[in-house]
Amino acid sequence: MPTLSMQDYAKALYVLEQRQPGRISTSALASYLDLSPAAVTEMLHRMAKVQPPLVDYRPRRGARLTTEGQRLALRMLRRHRLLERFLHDVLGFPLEQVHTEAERLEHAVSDAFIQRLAAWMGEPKSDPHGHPIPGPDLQPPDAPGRPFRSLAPDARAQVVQVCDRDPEQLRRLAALGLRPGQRFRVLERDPYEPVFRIRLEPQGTEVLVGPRLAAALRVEPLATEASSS
Amino acid sequence: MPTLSMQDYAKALYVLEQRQPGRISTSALASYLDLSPAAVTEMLHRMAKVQPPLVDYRPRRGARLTTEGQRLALRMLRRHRLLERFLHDVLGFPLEQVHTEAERLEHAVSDAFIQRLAAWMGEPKSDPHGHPIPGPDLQPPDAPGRPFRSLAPDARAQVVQVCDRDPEQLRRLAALGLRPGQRFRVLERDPYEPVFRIRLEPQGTEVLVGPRLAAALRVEPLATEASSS
DNA sequence: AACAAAATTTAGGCAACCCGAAATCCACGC
DNA sequence: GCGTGGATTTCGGGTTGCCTAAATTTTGTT
Repeated sequence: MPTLSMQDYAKALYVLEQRQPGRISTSALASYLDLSPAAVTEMLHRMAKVQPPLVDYRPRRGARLTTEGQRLALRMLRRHRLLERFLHDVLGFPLEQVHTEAERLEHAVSDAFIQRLAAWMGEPKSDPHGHPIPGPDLQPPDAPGRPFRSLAPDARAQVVQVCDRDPEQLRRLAALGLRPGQRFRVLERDPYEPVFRIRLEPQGTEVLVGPRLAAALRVEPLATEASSS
Repeated sequence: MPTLSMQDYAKALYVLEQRQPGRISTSALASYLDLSPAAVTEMLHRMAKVQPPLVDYRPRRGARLTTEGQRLALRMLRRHRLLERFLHDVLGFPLEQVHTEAERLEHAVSDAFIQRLAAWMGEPKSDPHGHPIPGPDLQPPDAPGRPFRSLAPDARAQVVQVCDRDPEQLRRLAALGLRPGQRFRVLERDPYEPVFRIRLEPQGTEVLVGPRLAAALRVEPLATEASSS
């Protein structure tokens, strides 16, 4: 509901570029952020015009983060994930609520706040959804696995990351018993838009599974911390 | 630096009305918030027009909070002071920095956040400056003492509240050894704009002392937790 | 009571962000 | 090689908050 800032756009560009490397189109960003393409075009112009520029924007051929823009995105991602960790672990917010709360907070906290909070919490390395938290140096964290690997029925899998942008879905997933770290065997699925990352048991590969997963994917929970293979 | 909202105006009106009961003039609010009178006039109009109205505004004769406006102010004050407590006690922010940080955070946190934070911290009753924290019911906290009592030289006093709006001054005061709870004997002062509340030792009365205090007031630190009388 | 000074409000502008509609551009099919 | 549909950008508007300058009311004199 609050109006979005350059930071939000940078974060979105970073996430989208992770999914699908290369330039991000105006419409892709617009639909991800749920804004009109016109609004995105304008903002991209602004982001290309500030000093230092945050994006390399070429009209009609999309945008891509500059090094500076990437640092900004990673700074916001670090804030977001650290805050989620705090909200969940310390204040006890349920998993479906931490994203929305962190989304508002990440714009209000200072670097000093984040530095102190991280130290106080013992420098956590991942958020409660399983996403890695960028370090203070703002280096891109290891991308654990590539998106869009195939997830065949009957494969065994473990949830590595859960997308935190859709509370409704998080609730449905929780109802299915899907939590980070949880292992599964895949029974059936509809390969569509990626939403969360799953590690396949035998090969150790990872995949992203789509938003319609709750409806399309059938899994069989296995023991959580079972031995390997 | 960020633009102010109705919440900020409500908080300011509440604080000013505490100091000096009655309608608050446009210029008093403008100088307190460091804005042009024109900006204040506009916002007062908006606050009188929303449903339910937050202020009772009569052109050219100032404004006063409605019950609804007062509740808003107290909600923000509760957030602010609770956050200051957290920043200081948990994250270890120095006293001079907590105000600025809380000022930004108080707009980003939800009621659920505040409810959980307060519970987690054990429902603290005052902020690190000594201001009382309004309860979840948002009843006006006891106003401890009336402003503008006279503070005669040679009186013994104890700092009850320290104004948190001026970091520079907080630093100077800290240098003088002035902290909440600290007792003093007053040696000399210039009675001017109130800044912090001091409890006089023999009478138990309280006064507010002005921003130029560091330059004008001379006090003699006494034992902090000495016996009564 | 009449005025000038002080306080306040109105008017005109600016900066961020957003939207819908109209104008453009590009690329693919024929 | 030429349409044409889909993506993108441009244009005209709208909102919130703030500012300066000008207009207006109130206040405090004398």
